[in-house]
Amino acid sequence: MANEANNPASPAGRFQELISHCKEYGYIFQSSEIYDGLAAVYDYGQMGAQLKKNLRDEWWKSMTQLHENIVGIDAAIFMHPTVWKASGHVDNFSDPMIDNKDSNKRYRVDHLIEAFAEEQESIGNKNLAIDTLANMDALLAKDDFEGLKKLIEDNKIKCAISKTSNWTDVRQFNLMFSTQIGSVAEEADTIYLRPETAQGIFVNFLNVQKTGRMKIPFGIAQTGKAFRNEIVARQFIFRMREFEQMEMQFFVRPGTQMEWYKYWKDTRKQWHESLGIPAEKLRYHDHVKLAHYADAALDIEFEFPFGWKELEGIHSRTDFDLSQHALYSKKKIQYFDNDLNEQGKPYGNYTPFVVETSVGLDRLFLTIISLAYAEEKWTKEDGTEDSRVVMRIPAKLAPMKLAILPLLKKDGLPEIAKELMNECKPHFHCFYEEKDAIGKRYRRMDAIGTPFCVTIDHQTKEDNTVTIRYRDDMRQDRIALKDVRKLVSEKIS
RNA sequence: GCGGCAGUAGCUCAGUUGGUAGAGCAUUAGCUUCCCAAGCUAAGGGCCGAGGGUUCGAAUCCCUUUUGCCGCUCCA
Repeated sequence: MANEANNPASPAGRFQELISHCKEYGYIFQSSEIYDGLAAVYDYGQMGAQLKKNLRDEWWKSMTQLHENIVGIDAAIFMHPTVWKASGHVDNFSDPMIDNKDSNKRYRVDHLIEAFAEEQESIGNKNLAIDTLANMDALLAKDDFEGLKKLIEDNKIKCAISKTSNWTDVRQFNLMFSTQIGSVAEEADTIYLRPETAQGIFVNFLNVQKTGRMKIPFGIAQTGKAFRNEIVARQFIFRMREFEQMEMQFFVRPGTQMEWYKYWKDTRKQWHESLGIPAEKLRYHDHVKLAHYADAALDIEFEFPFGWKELEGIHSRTDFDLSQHALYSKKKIQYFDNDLNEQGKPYGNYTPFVVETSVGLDRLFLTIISLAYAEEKWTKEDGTEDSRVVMRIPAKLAPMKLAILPLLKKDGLPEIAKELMNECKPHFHCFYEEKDAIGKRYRRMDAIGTPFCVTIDHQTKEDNTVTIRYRDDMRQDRIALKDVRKLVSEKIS
């Protein structure tokens, strides 16, 4: 078990090799690597940034361009602090916690001290109980975590399981990162880095609905960074503290949310399959325990190298968010529905219900590359062994589409190749390479996932044909030089 | 966050009982001109994750810290 990650035959070992490969070929680097890195933060390299952009573009197109009733916005990461009060993010996650080092049991500090006070009261130490609680309230009020820890230690409060007082420091497990902004309104100087992009859509509901003259049902889509101060962030880019979401909030008439929930459940899974993700690698996972805002929720899970994990969430969020913002902002956030109901009268004013689709772009990236990565071995005709590492990224997503390779770097072949390069590069990403043996260049293109290679040879000068070589099956065809651009364009669309 | 294991050139690793670092691949330049890597020549690249300590002397021992992996825990 201990060496599982080093065993190339195991899924964990293959995952390690994928991570190495990502670094070696410019897909993903650890953040600030020259300073020893920063835990669970990663940078996308020259290849990775392009693949990520291609995925984002694909999603954006599927949402906004292909749905007439969905529009896209780009809200700021900083938002008014009250947004997070309204959404419930502040109050639900701000309790100071403490861990017992022996039992590894985690306690809410206030619960731990209150339990101690009750116990003291029950054995007659009423004054101690009252003093302790008063102390605690004072310390909590000024967020004095050191003082709270001292209070626990001074009273020799013990863990119920380990019966020891071996405590960690008191920590606040708020999932939101905070920072300061120059003086604004009272209580507004602490602002948060958004833990989800959804709120930027909710607070703009009226703006978009009115200026876009949107009629329900309609959606607002957005991609962007979100930040969560996870206690444990791990598994490469699967759980990062800074990550990118692609979210769409679909506003519907109350009572119709379940049919739209089903619609998006089906539609989103189909979309993932359209990216080449095999259906058997995807499954639904219904939430049993629902969040405070939801009346139905499920995950679309993918079988990652480390198991089935959430790739996308579909949530029926009811009117919770819009109602909360109406309450906190004291603005009326409603929609007037002129459609006629069964009685032949307009549905009138109501707070729309929301069905949300929320996919992690980084997770989708990981999905695509973990499916694409393969190490292959075979025996050549002369009996010797051969092998390659190939990234079978679907052609429409691949960061580099075409490699243009003169067979030799003389005899006028580079000139023809560069001409083709100039013809193709306005239309898709091309890579030019004239160094090393042709087979070696093919291998390099396999490793970064370039789906097509075109080789210019002496015959090209005679009949204007070139060899096109396909990454996935290593097949080679002879095609006309003038058809290269059209053929590749078709294959990547 | 807790516990265990680990951190040597871009990658994979070797480095004997402590004496100031090596290999293969990769990279760069040139030769070769070859349609599926691993042919020839040469070159560049690490102060051994970081900081501190022990020692005449540490990649090799000790402490701290950081990063990664595994397990547990957490994840509105």
